Amino acid sequence: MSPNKELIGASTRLLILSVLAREANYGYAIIRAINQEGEGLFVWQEGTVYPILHKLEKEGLVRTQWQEADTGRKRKYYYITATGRGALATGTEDWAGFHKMITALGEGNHG
Amino acid sequence: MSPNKELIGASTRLLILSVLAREANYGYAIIRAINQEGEGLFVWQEGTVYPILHKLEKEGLVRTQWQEADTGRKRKYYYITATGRGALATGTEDWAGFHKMITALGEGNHG
DNA sequence: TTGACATACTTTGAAGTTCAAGGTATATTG
DNA sequence: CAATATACCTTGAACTTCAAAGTATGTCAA
Repeated sequence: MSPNKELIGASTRLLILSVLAREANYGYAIIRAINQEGEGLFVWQEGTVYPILHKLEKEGLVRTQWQEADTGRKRKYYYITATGRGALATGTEDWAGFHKMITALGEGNHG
Repeated sequence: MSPNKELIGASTRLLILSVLAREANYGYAIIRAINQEGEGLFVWQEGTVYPILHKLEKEGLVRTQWQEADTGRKRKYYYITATGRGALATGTEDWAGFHKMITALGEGNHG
């Protein structure tokens, strides 16, 4: 398996981990946060994000805790773990390297 | 369909178009070029790149021409079209916007 | 209290992507 | 003549993402 697949998929995970590194949050709000941040560039669906959250939990990058909101509704809060912060750091580096290469190629075309 | 999927998949296409914007080339060499550029960060397989090349041709972003090399072996050369250059330009912009957002999120975590 | 709506989580089926692997064919080299 | 590198292509499995639907609860207005 090449690391490429992971790198591409990493963008979704990275986005989620970034949001959680700022502060713990629950799924429904994470989805809204990411999509707001995207500013119309993309819209992630629930069917996309929830499974990723479950996977992140299984991998130990986040942990969860059910909490009751003031409204009385139950929310599953996601907290980033130390492992998760590590993954965010290395993932961001990989992403930067990938981006650098793409722009380098692009600059070669009109430089 | 959200534009997200295209944006992610765009990285592969972008890479190929970038290589072809520099100069026309044939499939086998394109694969080597991209993987060299990747510097171990990723390795694209033939089974990944050839289908994409076919798709780019079908969409009119590249055109092809069979040529015989000095060696006598036949090579299918890919030339980027005007449409392809346009797609490369807008694709690079989209990509930059996507990257900007990811890094913006990342900076929020330690700023 | 009933209906409509937003919140909140989850799963499913279809479509698309990528890999690993293998298949075909030709030129070079020992 | 056999092994290797070049050069193209396709296939099946695994994985991702979307669109859609399902479940449940709280709010608000009639």
